[in-house]
Amino acid sequence: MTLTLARELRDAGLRVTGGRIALLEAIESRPHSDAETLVRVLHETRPATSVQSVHNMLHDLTRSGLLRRIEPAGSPSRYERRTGDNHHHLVCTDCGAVADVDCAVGEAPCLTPSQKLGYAVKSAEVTFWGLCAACLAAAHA
Amino acid sequence: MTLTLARELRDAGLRVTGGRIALLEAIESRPHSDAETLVRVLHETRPATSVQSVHNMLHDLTRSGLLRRIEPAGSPSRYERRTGDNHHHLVCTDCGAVADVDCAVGEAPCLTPSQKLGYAVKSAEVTFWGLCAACLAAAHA
DNA sequence: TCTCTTATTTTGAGTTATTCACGATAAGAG
DNA sequence: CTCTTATCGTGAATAACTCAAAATAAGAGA
Repeated sequence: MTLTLARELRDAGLRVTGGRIALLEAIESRPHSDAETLVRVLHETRPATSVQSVHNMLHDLTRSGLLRRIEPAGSPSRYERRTGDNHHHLVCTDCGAVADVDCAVGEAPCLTPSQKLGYAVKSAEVTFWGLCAACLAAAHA
Repeated sequence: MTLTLARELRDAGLRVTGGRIALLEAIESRPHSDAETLVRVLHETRPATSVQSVHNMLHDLTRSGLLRRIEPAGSPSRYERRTGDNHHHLVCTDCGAVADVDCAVGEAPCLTPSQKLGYAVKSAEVTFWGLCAACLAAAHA
């Protein structure tokens, strides 16, 4: 597993470092984490890791395509390992929980806006807002 | 026109102030402006307006439904007067220009994700990323 | 029209989430 | 085992707001 991650890093032209492996593992085990959460998780096994390093790593890994960064309104940036598969997100307006949703219609359905107004559209991003199961249950109680 | 705005404010239970009218007019003439731009525009006619007041006003008007706030990734919040009509946005990845797009399919098409995972979905937000006409032309040059 | 209450606005400070700069460290090619 | 240079750590800086409290002014009621 760590080996696969190491290979992914090397294939992206990046050096394999303990911090990057730990960060990628942390994100795999807790998708949609924000930087602060990841700092906390990394500190459990690598207490010396600095906040700035985590930001550096997130930036580099995102730029290289190993991570995808999402920025839901009103929340700090979050990171996930599923990249390039045109999936979207459900975000809980109460607790901020994020869940993945596959794109509903075929390959890249949302890629076609009704009017293009001269824009050369490259990608589409869909965010569904609502209450997650837990907050919904809590609201009924 | 100013009268209509005054009425909208009153209907929302808000006091009618010069700043709010000026702000609403500024946003009508330049939709999708960010706070900083609006501060500059208001300063042309009301130099005493503080940055914080603009934020206050934007916050109050958004909460009352007179404005809609959008937060495209990597850009400060932007404001527009079209509210509650389920329209979406085209955002230029180069210059940040934003354009409106009506929702493609019927009433609220994007409101139905493929899987709901227990979420009670209330709204959906679609952002199309690409190059605007101007940046596209510039890229060809 | 004049008060008077309280919503707005201003002034000023504080916060969050990040980015920038640069010396210290360590990955990995040779 | 070197040596180069990508990466990491330290420290400071920034952007875009938000919070608190005193000063001002809408507009309901007299």
